[in-house]
Amino acid sequence: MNNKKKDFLRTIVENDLKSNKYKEIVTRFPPEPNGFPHIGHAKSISINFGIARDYNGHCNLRMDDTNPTKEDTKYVEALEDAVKWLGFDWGENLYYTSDYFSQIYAYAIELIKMGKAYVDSLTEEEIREYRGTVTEAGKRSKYANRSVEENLDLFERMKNGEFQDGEHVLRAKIDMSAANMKMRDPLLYRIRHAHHFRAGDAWSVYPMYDFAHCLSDYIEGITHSLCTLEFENNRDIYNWVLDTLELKPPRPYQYEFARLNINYTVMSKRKLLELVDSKHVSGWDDPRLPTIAGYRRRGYTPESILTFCDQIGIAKANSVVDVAQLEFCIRDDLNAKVPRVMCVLDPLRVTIENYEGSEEIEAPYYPHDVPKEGSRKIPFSKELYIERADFEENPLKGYFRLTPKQPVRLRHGYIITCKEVIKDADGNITEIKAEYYPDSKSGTQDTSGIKVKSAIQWVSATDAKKVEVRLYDRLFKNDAPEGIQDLNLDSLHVINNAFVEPAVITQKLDERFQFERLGYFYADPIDYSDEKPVFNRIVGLKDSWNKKTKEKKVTPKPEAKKVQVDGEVTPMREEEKAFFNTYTQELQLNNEVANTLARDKKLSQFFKETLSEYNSPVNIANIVTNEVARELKQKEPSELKFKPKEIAELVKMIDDATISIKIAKDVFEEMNKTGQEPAEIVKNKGLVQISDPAVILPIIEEVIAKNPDNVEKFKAGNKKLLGFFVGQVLKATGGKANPKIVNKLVAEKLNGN
RNA sequence: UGGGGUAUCGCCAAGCGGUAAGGCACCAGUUUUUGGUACUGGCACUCGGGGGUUCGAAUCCCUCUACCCCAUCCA
Repeated sequence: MNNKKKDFLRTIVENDLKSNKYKEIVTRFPPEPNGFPHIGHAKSISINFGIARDYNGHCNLRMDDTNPTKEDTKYVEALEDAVKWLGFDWGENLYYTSDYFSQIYAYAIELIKMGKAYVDSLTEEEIREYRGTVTEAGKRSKYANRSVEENLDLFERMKNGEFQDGEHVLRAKIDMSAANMKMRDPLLYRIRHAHHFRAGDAWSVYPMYDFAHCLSDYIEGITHSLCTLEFENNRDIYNWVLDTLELKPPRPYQYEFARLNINYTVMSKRKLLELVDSKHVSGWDDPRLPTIAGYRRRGYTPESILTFCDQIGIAKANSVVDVAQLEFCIRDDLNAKVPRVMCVLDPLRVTIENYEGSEEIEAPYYPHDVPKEGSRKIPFSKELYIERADFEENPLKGYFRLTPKQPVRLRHGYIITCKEVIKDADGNITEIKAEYYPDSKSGTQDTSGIKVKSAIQWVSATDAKKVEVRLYDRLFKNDAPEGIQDLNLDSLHVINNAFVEPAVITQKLDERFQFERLGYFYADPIDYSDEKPVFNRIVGLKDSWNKKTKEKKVTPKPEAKKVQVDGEVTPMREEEKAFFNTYTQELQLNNEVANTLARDKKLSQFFKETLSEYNSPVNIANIVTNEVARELKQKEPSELKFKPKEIAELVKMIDDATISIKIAKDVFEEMNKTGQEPAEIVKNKGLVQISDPAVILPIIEEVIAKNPDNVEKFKAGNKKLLGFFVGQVLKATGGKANPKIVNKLVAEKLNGN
């Protein structure tokens, strides 16, 4: 990773590498093989394999197969395929959690011996009941005090299959009243008399995710265990298990990122399965599905999906990405790669009355702006098909195509003009009689002198090949669909009698094409045959004309900004009120500061002690409520490296103008980190404030001289640039210049000159 | 309701006390034998709301609000 913008995960990895926490970074992509991978998996794959690649580490592919009742080999194959298709290579590093069952079992025994795990014999319902609720503590099972020997015995017999499913479980002994529900004695093992697709019938007990995952990571030497946000609460168990077992370092740490959501589709396994089972789609590889198999069959390239994953970034905010972003990626990819050919979806017959015979037109596969070579011959004859939408008897203003009055160019061919419109009894147009201009042929010196507004695609009726074309629209009509009720019933259009130019079929140049003016298409890998060619539309081209004609109905939504209601603030207790009054009245603190202080015991205590060292209530209160408060949020007063006395000294230096408040904050940071005396820090770093204009002025002049464009902008009215100049001067003096004076001088200089 | 998270443009997303990056979308314009592409320009005086600290706050403090996750013997 060089100059590219880093996401928070890469920042963590870089720091860990820099601090030598790990020699090599190891990640893993750990799906449970119980369903088909979708684009959300692609994001995870891209993150895990991508980070490993970027930092010269490696990424394991691990099947997290701890639940024998749900998993199957066909899913592991699909998962392997997906990773490979996306272009990643796990090398030798394909693992299964089931490979570690013996080791994990041994760790469980160890926990039991430490008295940190016990066999619980409560029923499932009882366990749930005993767990308590989010607001009430749970209570511990009476089985929790079984002796180590008894636990060992029971657990072994569980493993040996002596008990029925559900009779016993192994639980960690943590804390039944933990605020984090996941820590209320989590289950480590359950009895499952089931056939495991890999481990067979060797085991009667299977480890739970929370026990197996951290240990599998550890066993594989994973350094960064990256998962999605919903596992945030599980992180405590992850750490508890690894810490309690006192494993030899280095150990892995878990970090969470937001999972991918895309609008107009669903991503959950359950909802996807529902679509497949209800036959609303043709299968897991239906091109409308966000599954890897679906995208693949639709014609998406792995590159485009990877680019997409790259573009959307990695963050912790739950978000929904617009499909348009994905569509952009595939268009952008294919634009540079794919040959252009002509196809007519909805044919309208055109007879060129002044043309006889036939010819072949040589036409390049790529437009002038795609640096690729190649061409094909297109047959031309008297009888052609054009797109029905490319002729309009009563055109809207701005229509560029063929009309009774407006000629048009046949792409790569001649200019034609409409002579007569033939209609059937119902008034539907069935044919256009046209004439062509022989001297307007494309690629030659066009001497016709006719100007056209556009070129349209066409095929020769006698030579064109009939093909099936499948046009896909979004599967759901709702941008945040809940389920089947939100389906777009019109998401698939099958066109049975589209026509393509012969080269598409005979030259087999590629499996992806741009059908000019229509979009990008892919020869369906399953249904395509020479007798019946089938093309899937991967994505349409951007179409500003179509948009313009449709837009009329779209009403802009006003959607006023939501008004925020302010909630009730819990009233102060009597004691707090007394403090508040003292602070505001006797010490002259402002209400906000007094309020903060009065409500926080630790803070007010610290404040009181500091005040007893040095009497400067306002400045002390400011430092305490703003800076000390930050530290006291995570630490106890006793853990702080500084004491009230040092804070008092710090404030003293502010009061006598030795240092500015800005410097004071830096000094505070240093005190907090090292525990040094403030005076010492100021002395060692030479932080004494510079207030002498004679020293500051030259620096200001230098900064002004270096930024002429910003000076211009400032003079043009961009007054907030003042802050920029002040910042630059401060930077040049290492923060030591007195900011008030700098401000004044800069303003004078800028306005004066 | 306890705990853990998250809020920056229509959608993603940088930013970590000193000029609000970038992409998508959108809107103009130029080029164009694809109403495509490419190119140029426009798109956040403001960062969920309100206060405070500071010469200076999206960034630090307080407070409120909204949304997500946790009470599967799933992962």
